[in-house]
Amino acid sequence: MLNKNVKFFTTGEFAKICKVNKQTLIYYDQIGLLSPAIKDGKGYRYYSLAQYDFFSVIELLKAVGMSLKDIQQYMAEKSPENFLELMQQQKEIVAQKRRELEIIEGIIDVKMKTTEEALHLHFDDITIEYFPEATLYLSKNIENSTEEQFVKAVADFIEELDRSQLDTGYPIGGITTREQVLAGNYDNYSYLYIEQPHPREGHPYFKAIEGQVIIGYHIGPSKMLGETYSRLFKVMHEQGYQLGQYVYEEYIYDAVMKDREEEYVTKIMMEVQKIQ
Amino acid sequence: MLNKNVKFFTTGEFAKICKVNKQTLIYYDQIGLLSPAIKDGKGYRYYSLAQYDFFSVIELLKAVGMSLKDIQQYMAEKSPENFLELMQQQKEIVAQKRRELEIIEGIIDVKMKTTEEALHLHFDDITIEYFPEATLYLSKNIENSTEEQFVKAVADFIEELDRSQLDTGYPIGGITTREQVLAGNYDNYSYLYIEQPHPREGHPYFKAIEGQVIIGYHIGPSKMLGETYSRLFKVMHEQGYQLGQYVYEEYIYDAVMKDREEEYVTKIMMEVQKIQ
DNA sequence: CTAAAGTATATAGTTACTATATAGTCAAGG
DNA sequence: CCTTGACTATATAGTAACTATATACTTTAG
Repeated sequence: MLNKNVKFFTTGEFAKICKVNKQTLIYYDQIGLLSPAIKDGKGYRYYSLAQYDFFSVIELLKAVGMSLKDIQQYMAEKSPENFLELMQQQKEIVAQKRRELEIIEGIIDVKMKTTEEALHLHFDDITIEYFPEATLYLSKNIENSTEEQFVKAVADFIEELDRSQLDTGYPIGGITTREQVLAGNYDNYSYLYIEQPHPREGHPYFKAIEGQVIIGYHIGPSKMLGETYSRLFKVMHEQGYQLGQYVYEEYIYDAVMKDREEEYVTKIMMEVQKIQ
Repeated sequence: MLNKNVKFFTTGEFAKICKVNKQTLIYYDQIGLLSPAIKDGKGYRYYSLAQYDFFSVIELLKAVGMSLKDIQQYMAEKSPENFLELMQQQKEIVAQKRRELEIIEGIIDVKMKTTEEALHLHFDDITIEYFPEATLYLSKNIENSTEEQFVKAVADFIEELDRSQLDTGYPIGGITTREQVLAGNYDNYSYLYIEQPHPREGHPYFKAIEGQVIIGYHIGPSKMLGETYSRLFKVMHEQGYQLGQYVYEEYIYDAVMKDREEEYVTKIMMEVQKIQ
């Protein structure tokens, strides 16, 4: 902008143009980030139009996430070359942020989809159906693990979710083996899993499931799971099916949507085969 | 996640999994946003795996810009329906943020382009060249305006830049009329302008320029502009040209890139016609 | 000339942590 | 069984970037 020697803005006017609180400009003056072109004998501040361009660069740098201190640091070493370099760096950072927002948009879509589906479920229904192929990202085996091993496995699992952006907004579930379930150990998971609607190459621990499953819902805290399993087994036997290799458990409603544990809903999906 | 009654994480372990400071979890406990599943007689905190899902929803809501207070407010009225509604609202907000980042990416590109161009300019050169059609967004007429009118016009101009996202990263310039320049009033602008590389329909105040121009650069504070204008006039007359209707001034280097006013560079572009 | 509107400084409060000081607890090795 | 180091806890203060408030001075409109 053009630094004309005639026209100036008072702090209030300039604040209005910049769409910030007047105190913010005073604060910027105090820390020496942006001082008015003129300060008269009575301490009144006067800003030039040229300073709006300066202010909007500060806003730009703030918008990309730079701290006022870092902005001041650049200003202490300003030059066209340094500005160009700064812009190149920030371009990368902004692109990264945009990609993160895109991932968040995806997660929100999944949360909306799963919540809508949940609202239309009948939690009393027990159904036997064909489950199409799906890809899951699995944790290490945690069956019969010690507290310490469990902590390590969970940490590794979540670390990899973060590192490889495998967190898609789907809930984290647990896989129990046929043997554990038949022994009544519903809480001894063999693996944790998270669904991967768009699996990518180059990741280990992926398991594709596919086949007949019996699906039921458990309402209440997980220590009461036994009852719901009994109901499932009853239907399974009545319909002439036997238990397959794995059982999948995941929360439909948890502390995010329900106040009391008694209202939590767990989906149970057991692999089954028709008895010939 | 599944609330198994066996395995728990200490504050340190859970903090590691959540990738936050241990103190952050203590803080969340203090404000009642996320309290551990168990607190033993000695005040030791123990978190369940199920609480990681809860934590990651908090992180999601924080990432979309919600305050902890607002998150708590939702949690106080949690339900599948409210969660769905919240997600719908946040989806819009995130999309808006993404679009803002896209605009910032565009502004950074322009800043990089103009800075790179500036680095290759020879500020001593005075050239007469054909200027292709370009669209400018103009302020109201500010010629001979009072301080008050000027403030209002600038405020309106910048308001519209913001409102209609016309700020493209190009500098704000000033237009002076032939008459003012000939009278030596280099600082009595008739309009402010900003270049619009991709003008959109439905906006008033657009002016397309096109034709022969003489271009020169002024180094130093604007009160010394007269000298540079004299040099430009000299070349213009030598080459057999006369002054056209409008003169355009914009900063190439200002306080964003140079420390001292003596180093600022202003580009001057005067419309000219060949004398027959 | 007065009243309203604006300016200034100084200080305290805000959010979401983060660091520090002090003290209690637990787990492993001698 | 005891010590030592690594953990845990609480309480308090500090941080960034404002934002609000209290008090006092200045400008401007009527």
